[in-house]
Amino acid sequence: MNAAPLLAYINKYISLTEDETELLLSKIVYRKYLKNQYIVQQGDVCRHEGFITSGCTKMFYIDANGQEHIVMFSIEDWWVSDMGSFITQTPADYHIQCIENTELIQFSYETIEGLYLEIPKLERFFRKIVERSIVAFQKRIVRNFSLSAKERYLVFKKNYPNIEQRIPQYMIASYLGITKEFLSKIKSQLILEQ
Amino acid sequence: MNAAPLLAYINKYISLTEDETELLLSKIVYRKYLKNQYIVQQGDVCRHEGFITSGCTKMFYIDANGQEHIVMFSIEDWWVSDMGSFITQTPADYHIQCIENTELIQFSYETIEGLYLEIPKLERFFRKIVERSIVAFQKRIVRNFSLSAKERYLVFKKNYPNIEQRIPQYMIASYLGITKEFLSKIKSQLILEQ
DNA sequence: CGAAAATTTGACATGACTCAACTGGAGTGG
DNA sequence: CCACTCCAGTTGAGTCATGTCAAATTTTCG
Repeated sequence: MNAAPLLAYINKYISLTEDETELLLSKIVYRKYLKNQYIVQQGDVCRHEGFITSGCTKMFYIDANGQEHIVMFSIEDWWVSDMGSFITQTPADYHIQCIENTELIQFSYETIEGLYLEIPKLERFFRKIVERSIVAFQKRIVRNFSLSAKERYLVFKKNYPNIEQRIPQYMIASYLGITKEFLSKIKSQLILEQ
Repeated sequence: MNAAPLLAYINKYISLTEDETELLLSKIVYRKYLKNQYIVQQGDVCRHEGFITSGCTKMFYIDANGQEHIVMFSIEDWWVSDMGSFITQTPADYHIQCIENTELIQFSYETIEGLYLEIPKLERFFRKIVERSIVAFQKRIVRNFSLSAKERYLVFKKNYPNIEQRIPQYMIASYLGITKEFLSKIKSQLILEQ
């Protein structure tokens, strides 16, 4: 496990000095989770923000009927946390569970708050990545309204070509907001078409 | 027009010194738009981020079939911009149009970038509000998947009790991702129920 | 190899959409 | 102050995309 991917990622948005890099590295905590392990559970307070160096997670919500709705997947070079819970330090709305064995770099709430004070530039970094993420969520909302299930699936495949093979189909269906049966029908229809 | 609401809003998240407040105020540009006027048009670059002091706007997307899909409404004490376009300074995906006569405080891309350098604390302020905003978008995605149209409408009424009377019903339908006819049927059904 | 999990398939049900006609206010102009 | 138009909202009939449930099949993995 090493922090190179995180540093590379941060340096796409801001430039850290040597001292700042060192300080950041000194706060780093590595953490390994096994497939199916929970990183956060609905109802618990999310105490960490994690940067994935390998593996894959899903964040999902269990509704009143016990059905699971996947809000997002995260893979290498992306963040995991229930942001709502993390920023307010109140109980989480979502579960976060590993789909594969997952390694990540974890920052506790206190560590991050400390780092913001010691390296104010990090505020800029996180602002920028959250901004990007908002743009993606907005697009998703629009797609869910304006596209059919089939079209949404095709967009998903195009946007995340490398993720599809790593994730069971029923989770993709949940992410797309349809049933696993219907996704299966869409796929067989797509095969017939060509 | 005055900047008090903006200052009050900012001070909920960070504390500005007198000098900083003065600097910020010196950059402020007030702007008025009339009902139905566009603040941003799909395809144009969104050059400003605006804080609404009075009025109401909708941000929407026109899909391939010419249908309008409302991504969000903004009212007093909230921001308007096509964030995707603004942060990358590339053409906007969305239209932003006034539903009422609207007054706002506008910051150009250059002004904001300048302010970030002169008042680094503002990075923290914007980080916090974008974090909050992402939480809201995530919740909306989950609601759209796990709730029926009727339930979504009831949630909307509960979350935005004061907005409903200001906005024509067909726009609310678009925001909820349903047709105006169907929302009408939902409402008449709700009346029958009690 | 065998059990459990994931996927597929089919029959049927339904929530939400489409289209078209109708109603009712809110201007506007004579 | 009435007549006219226009836009928002309502209502109903018919349709379609997607869901439900249950059984059959395939894949995964201990």
